[in-house]
Amino acid sequence: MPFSIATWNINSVRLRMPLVAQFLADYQPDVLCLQETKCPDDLFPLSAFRKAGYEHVAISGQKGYHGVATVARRPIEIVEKRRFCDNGDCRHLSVHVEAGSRRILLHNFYVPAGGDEPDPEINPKFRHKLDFVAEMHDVPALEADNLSSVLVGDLNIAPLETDVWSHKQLLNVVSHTPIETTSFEAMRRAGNWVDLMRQAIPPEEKLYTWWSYRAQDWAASDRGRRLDHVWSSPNLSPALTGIKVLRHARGWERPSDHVPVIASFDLD
DNA sequence: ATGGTCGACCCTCGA
Repeated sequence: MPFSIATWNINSVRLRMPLVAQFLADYQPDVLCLQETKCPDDLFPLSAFRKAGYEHVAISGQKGYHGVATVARRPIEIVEKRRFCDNGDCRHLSVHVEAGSRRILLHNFYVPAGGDEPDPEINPKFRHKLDFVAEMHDVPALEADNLSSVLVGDLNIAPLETDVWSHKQLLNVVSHTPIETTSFEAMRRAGNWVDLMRQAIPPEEKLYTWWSYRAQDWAASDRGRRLDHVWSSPNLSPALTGIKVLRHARGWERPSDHVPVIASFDLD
């Protein structure tokens, strides 16, 4: 059976609900993980999702900042809303979802951006980001006979040289500094996670999911970064049939600065 | 070489 999971940093779910509804109608992922919803739970647009056929919703939101939500066409069961770095930010949500004969533990993450100055001694936001990634070491890719794990979200780090428009020019820019990319890859390997985007799309190929709002012509300059990720446990990676990065979504009217990524599987 | 744009919200913060 086909099964698909999408991830999208939406940068205000209320403002962009029409775009989300159009996306769901066009691509119909089984599950959609949103980040930066910027929406308290009591104001979450539940009925719009219900109308779109996504009746099952798990949310962890707060006023003004951050916030994650996982919505699905099939039942999901909330597992945990974990507060990383013990500061009250809503940046994680995990659920169980049944797919074929398998149960999937699905983590939805929004890692702190880290501010502008890539020095943890003088920039507390960068310190927070490094601490957050360090704490993610405790999130392993659990797997068993009928259990797989998936981790998606805006992880705000572009680990490979081909994940940014210019490796050299971004070496000292937050999201691609060696301290971030090294600890990021170490964390991924420690948890036994497989980078499904790079399994499907050769690491030699440039691949971006985010383009700054500040560019005067994002498509022409094409100064993108791969900040959004889809990982799985080793026992799910052979079932991956494809990854779609919806680059054209950056050109939609009043877009998010991130585009959706969809992972498709063929499960028994 | 620098500043450039968003969204939420109470005016500045976070990205």
